[in-house]
Amino acid sequence: MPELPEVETSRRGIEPYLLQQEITAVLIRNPQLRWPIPRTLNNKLEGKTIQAINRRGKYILIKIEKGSLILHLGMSGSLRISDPATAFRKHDHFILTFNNNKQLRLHDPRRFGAVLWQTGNPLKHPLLAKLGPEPLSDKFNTDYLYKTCRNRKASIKQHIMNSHIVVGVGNIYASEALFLAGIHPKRAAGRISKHRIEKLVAANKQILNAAIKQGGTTLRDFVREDGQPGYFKQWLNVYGKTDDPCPECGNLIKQITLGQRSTFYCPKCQH
DNA sequence: ATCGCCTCCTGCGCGC
DNA sequence: TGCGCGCAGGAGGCGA
Repeated sequence: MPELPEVETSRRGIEPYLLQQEITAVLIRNPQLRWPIPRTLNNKLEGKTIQAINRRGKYILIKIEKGSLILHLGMSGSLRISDPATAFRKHDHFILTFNNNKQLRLHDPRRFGAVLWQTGNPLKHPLLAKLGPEPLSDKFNTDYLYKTCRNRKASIKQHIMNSHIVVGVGNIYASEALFLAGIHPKRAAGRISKHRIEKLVAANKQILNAAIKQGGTTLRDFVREDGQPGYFKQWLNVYGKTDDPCPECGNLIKQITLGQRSTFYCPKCQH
């Protein structure tokens, strides 16, 4: 999916179309996402005005009176702003119509995404309450990450992809950040020096910021609110580059499986 | 508490 | 051209 840069790109893209708009209609074309879309949403949303669009990890939070609509794009989800006259596409599952005559459409072929509701503070939702810090915030720093790594035998890649440790880092950016930091993805989290953890924290922030600037990475599914892809793909160093030369040393990039996920690294630069 | 594996689902690219 | 196979950006939940 959409990792943090893609979700942030979507959030920024839809924000100007949604802010201060009234929701005039709610359409659930297919409620069968990761969890069923609650049928009661219509009553909660219709006639309400959108007050803010925020993001927490990979969740988009749409604040209205009394609560928030919470969206997750799963692995293949995307959000688009459409004209109501435009025909629905297959896999347009959830649609909001606004009084500016625009629609927000959630498109998600694999249906791993989610549409949730939380009354009051959305961060109290059970799925959000235990999330780790935002990677671009000051709370995600060397001391914090180093502390979470103590006595951990899991690989560092799985560690930084664990949303209870830090949110928003998915399969692409985990490989990329570890490359920048020179750390082997399989290395046990507990066996990395504080100095190298410091490099990893910096690498994480660097890669996520750069990807947001480019509107995210489009491999196959991800598109921005206007249907355009993200352009970070051309800046990737190792992800999907099996047997290509490492941009640093020329050694061939290796692909392994770690925790059921494809993982890419340079065997010479990363230890 | 932590870890590794399984699962949900559709679509696409590849090799035969 | 068609078919079967493997793989895909997430992450909760389970059993060990």
